[in-house]
Amino acid sequence: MTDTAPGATETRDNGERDYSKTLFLPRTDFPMRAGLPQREPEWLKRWEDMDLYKLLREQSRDREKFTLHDGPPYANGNIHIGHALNKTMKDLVSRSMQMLGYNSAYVPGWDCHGLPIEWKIEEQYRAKGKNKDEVPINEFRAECRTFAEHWVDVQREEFKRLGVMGDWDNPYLTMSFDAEATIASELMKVAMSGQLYRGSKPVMWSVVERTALAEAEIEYHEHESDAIWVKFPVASQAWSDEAPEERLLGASVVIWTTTPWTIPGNRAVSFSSRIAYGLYEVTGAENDFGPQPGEKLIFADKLADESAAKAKLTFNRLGDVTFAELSAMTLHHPLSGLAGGYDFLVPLLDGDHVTDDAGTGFVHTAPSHGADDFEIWMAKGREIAAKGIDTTIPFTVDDAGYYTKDAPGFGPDAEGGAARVIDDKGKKGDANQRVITALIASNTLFARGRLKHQYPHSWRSKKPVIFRNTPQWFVYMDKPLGSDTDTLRTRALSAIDATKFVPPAGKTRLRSMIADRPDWVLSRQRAWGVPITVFVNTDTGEILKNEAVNARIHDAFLKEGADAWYAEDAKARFLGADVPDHAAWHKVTDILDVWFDSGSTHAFVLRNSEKWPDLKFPASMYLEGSDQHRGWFHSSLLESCATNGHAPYESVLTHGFTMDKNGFKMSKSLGNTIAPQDIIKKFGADILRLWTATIDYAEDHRIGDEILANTVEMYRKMRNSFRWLLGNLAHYEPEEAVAHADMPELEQLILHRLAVLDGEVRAGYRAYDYKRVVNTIANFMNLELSAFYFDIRKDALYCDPISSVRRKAALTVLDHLYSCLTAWLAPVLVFTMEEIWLERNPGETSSVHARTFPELPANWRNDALAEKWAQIRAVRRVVTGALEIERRNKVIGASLEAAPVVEIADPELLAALEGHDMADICITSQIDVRRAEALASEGFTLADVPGVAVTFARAEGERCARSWKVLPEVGSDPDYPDLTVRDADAMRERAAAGLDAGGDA
RNA sequence: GGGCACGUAGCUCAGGUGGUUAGAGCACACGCCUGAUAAGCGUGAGGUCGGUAGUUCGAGUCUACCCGUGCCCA
Repeated sequence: MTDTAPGATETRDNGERDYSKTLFLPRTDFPMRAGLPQREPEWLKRWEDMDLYKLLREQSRDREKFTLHDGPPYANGNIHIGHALNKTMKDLVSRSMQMLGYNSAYVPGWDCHGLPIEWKIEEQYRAKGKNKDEVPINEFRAECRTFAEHWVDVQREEFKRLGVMGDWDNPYLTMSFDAEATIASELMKVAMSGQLYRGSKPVMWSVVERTALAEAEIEYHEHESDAIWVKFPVASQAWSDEAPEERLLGASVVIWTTTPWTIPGNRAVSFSSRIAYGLYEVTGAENDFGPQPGEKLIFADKLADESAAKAKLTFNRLGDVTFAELSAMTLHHPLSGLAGGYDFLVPLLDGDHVTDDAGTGFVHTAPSHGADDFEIWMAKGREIAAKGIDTTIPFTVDDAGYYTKDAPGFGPDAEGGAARVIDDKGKKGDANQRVITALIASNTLFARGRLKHQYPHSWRSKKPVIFRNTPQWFVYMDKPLGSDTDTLRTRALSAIDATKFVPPAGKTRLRSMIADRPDWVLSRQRAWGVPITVFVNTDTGEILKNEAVNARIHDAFLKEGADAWYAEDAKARFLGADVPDHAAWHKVTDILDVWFDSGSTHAFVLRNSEKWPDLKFPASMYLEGSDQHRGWFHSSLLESCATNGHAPYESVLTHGFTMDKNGFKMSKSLGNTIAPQDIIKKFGADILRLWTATIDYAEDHRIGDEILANTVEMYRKMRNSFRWLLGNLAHYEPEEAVAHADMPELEQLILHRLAVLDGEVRAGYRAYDYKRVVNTIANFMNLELSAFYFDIRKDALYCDPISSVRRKAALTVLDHLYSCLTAWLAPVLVFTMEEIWLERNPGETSSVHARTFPELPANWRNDALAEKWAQIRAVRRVVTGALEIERRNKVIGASLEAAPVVEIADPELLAALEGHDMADICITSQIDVRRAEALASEGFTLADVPGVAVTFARAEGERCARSWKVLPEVGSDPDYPDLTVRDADAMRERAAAGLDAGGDA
């Protein structure tokens, strides 16, 4: 075969000459496979080298600030999937707000004080046989500090690896000196304003860790308790005219408890006016110990039978015991007379917390050992005192779990020494047994047993805790501050109303917690934290309020950290000459609840404009998991309301928790945990980020192999579309750009779609609705670009002559697509978009992340055009459907083999097609669109596209060796007998441009 | 036990104020292309919307209860 056509160098197997080298085929080195796990660290290094974060700050310093304030993770251990989700979410918010045009600085932080770290150091001590109490406290604190520093470094690297951008070189730490100084000052502000008080309260106490625990530090686990039923004999004394009736004398009220060791602390028995009580006489006893026939006992009627069964008794009901009788009654303590103690009267108190669901209908009340007990005792204080009963709450158990002298018969003076409730290992001591023995001896034990139930345990040691009366520091929730209606609680509630919650349910949740919560217990009897920097008068208990002293404390902490409080000369140094009588003041050694630390971050981060000038107070947003309604959202709100009178945030965003693939919570014991490190190693951080952006974070959500595979697939599709974009744009010269008005309608349609998407993407990012953003973009790329626009325009892009406006217009559109899509996806696929951006925009300081979302010309939006093209696409669907049948029947393979006849009955539809090359749009070689009054009955139709019928016909003519179109005109050009007219022109232009010189023509 | 949520195809998500045959993408099956090629295109099957009972002419969308899951609390 003679080769007259320049440029066509090879011959194909089918005899056609190979023109592929004369086409503008996609040309790129951008790899189809991303290799993210290997390559991501390179981009991280690049950003670090160019100091991208600082670059952004400088570039956006004049913009409006958007401050997402980081809630500090605890500096202890590697990050898990929850951390990864949380930090990635924050990064999505921060980056998208930056690209929306704000100065969105992000300063990460860490929570460094607290029990878990202290616990780790103690564990190390124990392993070495070292005793914590023998180590100077500041030495111990230094070890805690070093430990926290280590994990800050570890987590910092793990967070950076996720692609999270922030001020990593300059994060905040709750243990930095300036933080410790500010936290102490915040506490002193609270003290100075009269909101701090010292109270005595039963708190959850861990004997093992020797500390009071907050509710947040308590877990409930199955525990077997000793249950006892105890008789309280009716006392003969009465304080009113309504003396007990004769029939009640000698009777006993029976209580039930699962904590026998609290009996020495008993001071009352609670009952309820809503419950019916009766007097019962024992008629038969199976055992020869315990209650015997003739004994009279009082029970809630509903629970009498059940209780009788416990003691293996039979009862006879003698009659009602009325509310008036019970109210007028006093009881003897069951251990009355033991070791000369317990000779006080025990009142009966009407309490709401009493039910007849379980027990006896009477509730043992030990004000030093239970919240309800404490509250009713306090509430009825006046009534109790009026009966001549001492209202003092005893301290019956010390911090090591031993009874004190307030528990006669069991304290240090008792035979065999003090009994113990719980030992150092968290095991049950001898207290219960000794109390039970004493009850038996005094014939006041009704029955005993064991009970398995949920019991509070320490979150760290997993050992049971006890309720124990201790002196603690509190913040008032309801004390009027200024006006009667201005309390910390009312301030916090109105601050919640002024805050935007995403999703809105968060508002209800936080509100109900604030509305119900008791006073805030601030004190911990531990070492690793910020001390409660107050002095208390040894006589009056009043708190020293001296600004000069406070200032000295603040300054010292700033220079030396909170260790200064524990230095030997601290008291003299801080009181100084401003306080004359140093001996009259006691230096408090308790430390602050860590929630106060993290609740104060707004004070030492957002208001530290010297260190972080790009942040603002209050923050634009706090963003954490939904558990933080009880945690950081809560403590920050209270702390700021106490010191500033308003919330530290304008909005609060919460996310749910990550479950396993079946929707169950992840736990090490179930073995269903998924580590973010593993996902990164296997797929890359961009996949983890894409997963984060596609889930409905407001709810709990799942992760697993199949879900990640879906994410990977989504990524792959988008990546390949970008690859094709890049390949085509290799042939684009910006100076060839075609103006919007000069573009074909198809190009204008795509620009219209970009304009619409621009609105959706911005709205989605503003609403923090990332799944909407990503799904919208991915659908656009798959359905409108890959399957429609790209498919149609391949012919023009590959084959059209150099001069073709159609081709240049398409390239211009590809350039716009590239510009928009890389920006829109940059907050999510931080690595991949940078990779794609650098392909065309290399440079030392070039980064897609330094961009803002492109501003698109308003005239791109053209709804009328879109409507028209919806009709065109409907016709296209009918054509595609018709071809599919022929393809099934093996009549054709490629659609270019077809030349269908399209009959249109609807004149409006026909008008829509006017002026468009439907063959191009349908990717056929030829097409015959014609008006038809009645549609051919054998034509292919679609039910939802009325008035259109398509009849298949094979394309007539030869196949063009260059464009593969089948047209009758092929062969008409003497120079290029194997090409269409368009392709022959293209070849001539190439020859004129000297493009194909060097071919073997 | 209490408070707050959630439960739409195997998976991830759409489905304003209740209204015709519940929508996408991925996965799956089948087919086409071989000039996006460890890619691209098309077709198909697959959900009675956790369950039950109500309100209504009509409920995925409202009410009650139940089941399941989660967070917080006790």
